[in-house]
Amino acid sequence: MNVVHSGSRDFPDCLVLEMDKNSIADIFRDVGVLLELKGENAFKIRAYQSGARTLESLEEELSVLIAEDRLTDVKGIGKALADKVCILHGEGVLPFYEDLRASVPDGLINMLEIAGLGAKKIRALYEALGVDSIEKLEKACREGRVASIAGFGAKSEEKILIGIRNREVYSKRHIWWDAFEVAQSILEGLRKLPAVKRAEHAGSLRRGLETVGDLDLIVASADPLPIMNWFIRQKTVAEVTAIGETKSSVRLHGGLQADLRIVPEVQFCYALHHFTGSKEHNVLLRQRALRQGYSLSEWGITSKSEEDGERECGFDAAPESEKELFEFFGLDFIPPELREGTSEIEEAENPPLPNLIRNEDLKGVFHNHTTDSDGHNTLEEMVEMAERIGWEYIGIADHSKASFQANGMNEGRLANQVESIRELNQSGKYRIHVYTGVECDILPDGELDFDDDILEELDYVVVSVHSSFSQSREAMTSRIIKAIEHPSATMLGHITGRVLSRREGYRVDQEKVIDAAAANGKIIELNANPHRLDMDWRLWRKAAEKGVLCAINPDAHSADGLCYYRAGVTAARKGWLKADNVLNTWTRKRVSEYLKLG
DNA sequence: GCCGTTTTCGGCCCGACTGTTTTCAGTCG
Repeated sequence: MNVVHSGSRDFPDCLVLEMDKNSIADIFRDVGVLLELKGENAFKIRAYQSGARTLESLEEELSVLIAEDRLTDVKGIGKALADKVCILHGEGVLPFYEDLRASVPDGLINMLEIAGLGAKKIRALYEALGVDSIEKLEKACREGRVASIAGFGAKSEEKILIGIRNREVYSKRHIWWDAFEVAQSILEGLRKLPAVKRAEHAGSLRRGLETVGDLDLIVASADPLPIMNWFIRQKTVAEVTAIGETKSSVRLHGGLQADLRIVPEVQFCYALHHFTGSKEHNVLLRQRALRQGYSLSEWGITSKSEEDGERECGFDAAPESEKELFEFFGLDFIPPELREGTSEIEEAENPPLPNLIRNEDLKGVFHNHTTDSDGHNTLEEMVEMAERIGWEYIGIADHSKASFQANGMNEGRLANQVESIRELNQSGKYRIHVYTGVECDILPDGELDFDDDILEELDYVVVSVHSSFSQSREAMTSRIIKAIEHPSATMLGHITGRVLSRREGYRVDQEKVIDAAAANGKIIELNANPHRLDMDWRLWRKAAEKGVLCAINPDAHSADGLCYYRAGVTAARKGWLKADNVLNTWTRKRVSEYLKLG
């Protein structure tokens, strides 16, 4: 859990900072967890959890909503939550939250990381044995004291000890790219089994979330047993955690959990939709179904009208696809990437939804490295791979000299590289065109790492931050905006510098940077390295509406790394982007015109 | 704590699986 400390703890009184919506959302999540541990009403807990999500996906500026007293107009924010948002936003500290935190030992919160332990069991352990830390829990299990509590037994102790041993690797989220590869390999195996009619992955992986907690696999079959047996015997399975007639769960080597659900073919679409989620999307669709007189579940649709009683209804035959399912409720097909419970259902009422960008729309990429800086493959090897992928063009943007740690190029080496690229283009050896670029460091004061006359010689310039990550939010924001305003800057690389599950991004006001990019007609990169996916998908829709153009860039440091563009396309789809919003779906002719190349 | 075409109270998604129990509570998704 992400325990947030309010402003008063981290800063002296004179420096209390205005709290942004994401920090407030984190606090609401904590409140949810703490209330759970105190045994509060489950719906109250849900209200805080959904309040957190609502805040994060606010379309309007939080400060505007507060100033105009319109917070309670937002669905999911009532008076109680609105009051707490106002206090946190203005004062950075919330006595209600501080008191709640003080009333629950920190150790109980950590115990939630143990698989199979939820709030109720943790409370029971605390009340019966005074266990308030993982260390004490482990000791109690080893001494056989846990089995003596009502509702616990010998197996509980064993499972808790396993959970404690594995909690780090089990609680870790996995990069989408890695999870996708694992899922594809299992799906391929499943689809070869004679008993399998259909097989798909679902969950956050199918929705294209940047990280994935576990794999959800949905299979249609009338004969589950041989499929379950095949599944739990895979070499990648480290442990079988549940096995039943319709559902089995395994823990794979590496810590990823995989759940397999087997349903009759007539229920496949319902199950696929249900387990794709998100939970919030499902709640909204079910509410819509109820308003139309139906009840929707993973098993099907039933009529709720009194004269009908409760009976199966809806389709004469089982729906073949999710498209039919959405159509039944008067909606356009909602691609999985959009199912985050924001506004996709309202928008699907008035078809069509935007025609989202696809992998095959890309005609090239711009931010790639070669052995001239810190790449693993030569210029020609990169170009060969790009040609094999089928693109029309590729841009090379190696590091500039300030990125010493990445073997950044000085003026002379850059000039040599440009010369090599021009010769390669002229040689006719490859069908694909190579654009000359650079990933030019944004120095701590916002100046660029090369002089104007050097940059003007290039086809395009990616500007990125690679140093002084600890600058204040204000300093970093003006630093990046200054770089964007530079006449030679074409696009901004990785806007926050985040590395998923490893490093937070540097502090920067992304909204202001987006506005600056829009005002100056500059591109923002969607860095498609699966560990980055930066700028985040949550910001793209609004950025595109403001007229900001996107470039999906693999930031490839090897020829294979070019394939990361797929992760970028998935993130772009989550950001509601269409092909035309993305520079590198344009033809070479249109790109060259945009870059004002003769 | 939120919400309202059943609107200020009463409902809020619900089923599979496990372990401990002898009919069910807790966890998970």
